Amino acid sequence: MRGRCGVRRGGALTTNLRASAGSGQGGKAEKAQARKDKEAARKERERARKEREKERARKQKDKAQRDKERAKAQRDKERAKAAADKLKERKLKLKEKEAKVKKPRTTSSLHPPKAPQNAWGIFLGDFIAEKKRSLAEGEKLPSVSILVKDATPQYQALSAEDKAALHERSEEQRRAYPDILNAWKATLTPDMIKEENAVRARRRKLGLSHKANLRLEGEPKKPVTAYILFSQEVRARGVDSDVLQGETDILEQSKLMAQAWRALSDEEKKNQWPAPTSYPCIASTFHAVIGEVVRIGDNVKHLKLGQRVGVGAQAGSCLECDACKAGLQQHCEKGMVGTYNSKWEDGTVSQGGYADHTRVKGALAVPIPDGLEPEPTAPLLCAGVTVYSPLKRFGAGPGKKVGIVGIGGLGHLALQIASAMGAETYALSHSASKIEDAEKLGVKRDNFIIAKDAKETAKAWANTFDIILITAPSDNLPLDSLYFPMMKRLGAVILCALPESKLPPFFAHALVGKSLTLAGSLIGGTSEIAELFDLAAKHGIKAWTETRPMSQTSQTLQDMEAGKARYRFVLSNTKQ
DNA sequence: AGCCCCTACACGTGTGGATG
DNA sequence: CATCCACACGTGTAGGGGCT
Repeated sequence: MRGRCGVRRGGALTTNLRASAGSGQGGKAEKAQARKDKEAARKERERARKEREKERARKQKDKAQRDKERAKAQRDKERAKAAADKLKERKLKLKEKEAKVKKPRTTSSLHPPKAPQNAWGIFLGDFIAEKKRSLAEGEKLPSVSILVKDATPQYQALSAEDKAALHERSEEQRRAYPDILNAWKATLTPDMIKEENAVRARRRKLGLSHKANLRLEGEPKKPVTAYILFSQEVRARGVDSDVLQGETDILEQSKLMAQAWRALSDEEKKNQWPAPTSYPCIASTFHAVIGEVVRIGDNVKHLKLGQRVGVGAQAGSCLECDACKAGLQQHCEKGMVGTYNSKWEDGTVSQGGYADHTRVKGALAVPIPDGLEPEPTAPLLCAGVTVYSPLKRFGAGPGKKVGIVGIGGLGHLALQIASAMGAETYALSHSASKIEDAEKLGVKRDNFIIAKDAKETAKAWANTFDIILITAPSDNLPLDSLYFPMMKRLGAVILCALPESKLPPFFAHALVGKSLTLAGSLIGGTSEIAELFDLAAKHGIKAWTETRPMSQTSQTLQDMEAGKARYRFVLSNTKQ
């Protein structure tokens, strides 16, 4: 035990031994003992050294082992990572493949009702049904090709009557088909239509088909472009027109049309509303016309030669339909004949008022009361009645508050007319630039509303108006953010101007909550024009006009296009 | 996508098993 | 699940040029 201790303690034990050796015991034996001790100590040291070396070696070995293990772990880790990456990649590839498989379909998933059968189809159906009935027990129906081969000669040998009967049955199916098709269409949800249209669009792109999109019930077609209107109009003019030059090949026609289109000036290209101009054309946009009757039809009893009459945007209608009889000639069921750029029954094109003479259906010519000057009165025939008609229809009058949006050709008349009808008028404008004009038109300064910030304006004028009349076309009409909040219960927001884009979508809450009406209006009938003349005579309603001689028509058209009218140009050919 | 229109060609109808 | 095959045949439609 001791020795082991000594080994452990090393040098310390040896020192003790030496110290005891020096404590007075001398002689040979002692020396031998000392040598022995020394030897033992050396050996002990040697052993300890070896032991230490061994220990170091072991430690080294351990370290190597650990390093090895660490390296292995690293390798494993890398391998695992690689494997994971590979898996990831494979998954990604799979996903891609799936995406490819699930790529948007290019075939319709709709199942429309089967089209009506023709005579042959009905015959073959009957033939096969008969064959089935006459089959013996366990006998199988022959193959289709054999059936058809058997049926064909029989079909061809049918008598004329038998064939006629089959045709009649086919006709019956065909007559019933539209209803069946419509009933089926009515079952389609907007989502289904959307998906089907997406498929059709893809097919069009891939050149697989030409089918147009399905439309929701009542959904209008996209508005056509000016070019399309132009092409319609060119084709309506016939093959022998200056554009098509007798060309009958449809593809060549297209080229000629494109050529003619490119040759048009920008102004002419713009001039495609509401229909492209029928050329030759005589500055026909001038369409509210006042003149004297110089010739008169046999059936016209309410006019006399020499009488002063006016005509607005409409020069003709059938006079027989319910709309005409009700004094709503502008809604004639056979279509109204416009004063310009429109076709009479005989095919001639109406040319508006830029002329010495113009032809008007007697019933559409409205006598002008004495005392009304022609220039400030002419615009009442169109712009005036356009705003008068809805104001009257929706009850503008004493105690009512009427807001007019837009101070322009229509608006400046609407302000005067609404005042004359007894309503309190307000003008809504984007800026203060027309505040003085508005005052001259009878609007109190406090009633001039600058609707710059819809939210603020809506709050300030909440629940105020019985009528808001929109006379200026603008896209993104602030219906539910501005106009609806400003309306009083049972009020009406009326569109007299046509924005070129769709109305923005709006929440119907205010519309329903206050029982509002959102309405449109198209000019007016002759009786309304006559009423308006009386009103104008009584209250001095006058269009603000700038009169120019007809010789300045070109410049006037350009000025009008540039928005320089304040607020209407009048062309005059009165001999001074 | 919308318009125009002529024409050639594709579709759809009956059936049911085979094939993809 | 869709398509094909055999067949006749009337009907319905795609295609094709231009432009925005």
